[in-house]
Amino acid sequence: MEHFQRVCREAGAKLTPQRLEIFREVAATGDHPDAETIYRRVRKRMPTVSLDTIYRTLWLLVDLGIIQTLGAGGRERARFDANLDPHHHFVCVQCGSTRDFYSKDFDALALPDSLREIGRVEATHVEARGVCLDCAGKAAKAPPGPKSKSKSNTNTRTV
Amino acid sequence: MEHFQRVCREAGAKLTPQRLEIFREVAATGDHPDAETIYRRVRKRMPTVSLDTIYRTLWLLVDLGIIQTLGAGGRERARFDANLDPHHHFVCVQCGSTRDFYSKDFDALALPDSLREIGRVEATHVEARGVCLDCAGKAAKAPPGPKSKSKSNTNTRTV
DNA sequence: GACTTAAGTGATTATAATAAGCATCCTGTG
DNA sequence: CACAGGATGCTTATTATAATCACTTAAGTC
Ligand SMILES: [Mn+2]
Ligand SMILES: [Mn+2]
Ligand SMILES: [Zn+2]
Ligand SMILES: [Zn+2]
Repeated sequence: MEHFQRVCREAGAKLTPQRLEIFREVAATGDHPDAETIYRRVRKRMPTVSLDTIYRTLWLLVDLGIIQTLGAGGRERARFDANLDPHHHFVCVQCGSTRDFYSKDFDALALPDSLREIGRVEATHVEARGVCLDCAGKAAKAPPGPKSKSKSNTNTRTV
Repeated sequence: MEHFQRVCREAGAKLTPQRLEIFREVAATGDHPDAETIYRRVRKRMPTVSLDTIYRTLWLLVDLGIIQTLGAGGRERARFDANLDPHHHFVCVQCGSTRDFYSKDFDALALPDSLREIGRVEATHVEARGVCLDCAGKAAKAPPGPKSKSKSNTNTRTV
C-alpha cells in the first residue's frame, strides 16, 4: 500500500479513491480475480465506479509494475495478482481456481543448456495443474457417472 | 497425424479437408500461433476456409485432446500448440514469441509440501520468461535510448 | 458406386470483453 | 482557495469469438 502510493506519485499518477479501492481489492484476496469480479466487489463499497475505470486502473497498475497478470489459459479472461513476491501457482483444472504457493527451489531452477540458444531467462514460473481438494471432495460424492453433466469448467488442457 | 485421424473417428467427428489442413498447420510449426495466424496460413492453401471454421476446429481439437492451448497472458489472445509431449516454454517478454524446450527435471519437479493441502498435482509446466536472442540482438543496435519508443510488446509483467 | 443422413461449412448475424471519445469532475500544487 | 491537467463515468466503438441457418459433403449402407 505504501509502495502503491509511492509508485503512483513517482509516475505522476493521481491517487484517486477509485484507484485506492481497486488496488486494495486486488491486494486483499489471495484468489486471482478477473476484471468483472473486481468490479462486482469494489462496487459494494463504492457503488459509483464504472467497469471502465476498473479496466483502466488494472492495466495502469500492471504498467506501473504494481500488479501482474496471470496467463489466463483457454477461454478465460485475464486475471490479476497483487502478489509480486516470487511465487508459483496451482491451477485446478476443474474449477479454475488458482492458488499461490512458494518454493525456493522453483524460484531458481537449474535451466537446461538448450535454453542458451533461445534466450536469456530472467525468471521462471511454475504452474502446477491438478484437482483442488474442494473439487476432489465433490467428485467423491457424485459417484461414478460416466457422462458427468458437469459444465463447470472450460480450462482443462491448457498448458 | 495418424493419431489425429484415429481420435476423430473414435469421437465420431468427420475427417474434412478443412480439419486436416488446420491440424496440419498447427502441427507443422513450432511457434504457437493464434487463431488469426492459423487462418492466414491455411487460407494460402485453401482460400475458401472461413475464420469461423478455424475457431470451431481449433476448439474441437482442444476438446478432443489433440492440441492444447497456451495460457495467453496479458492482452494476448489464445495460442495453440499441437505438441503434446511433456515440455516447457520460453516466452520472450519483448516480442512475445514462445519456444518449446525440454527438461526431464522440469517434467517431474519435487513438489513442496504446502501443495498437499491445496490439491493433487497432475502435471507441472514451467514458463521461463526473458529476452530472446533476436530481441537481444536488436536491442544491441538501438543504443541506450532511455525512453525507448518500442510499442512492440504488451505481455511483460505476465506471470 | 448410388442412397441416405447427420455432421460440417460458410455467410451472416449476435455476444462479450475491452477500448476510445468526450464532457465533467477532482487531485495535487502554488 | 483557485487552477490545470489528469481521471472518471457515460456513451459509443472495436475486437475476438460464438450462434443461426441454409446448403454441402463425409461416411456408412446396400
Ligand atoms: Mn499469485
Ligand atoms: Mn509448446
Ligand atoms: Zn477445483
Ligand atoms: Zn523476442
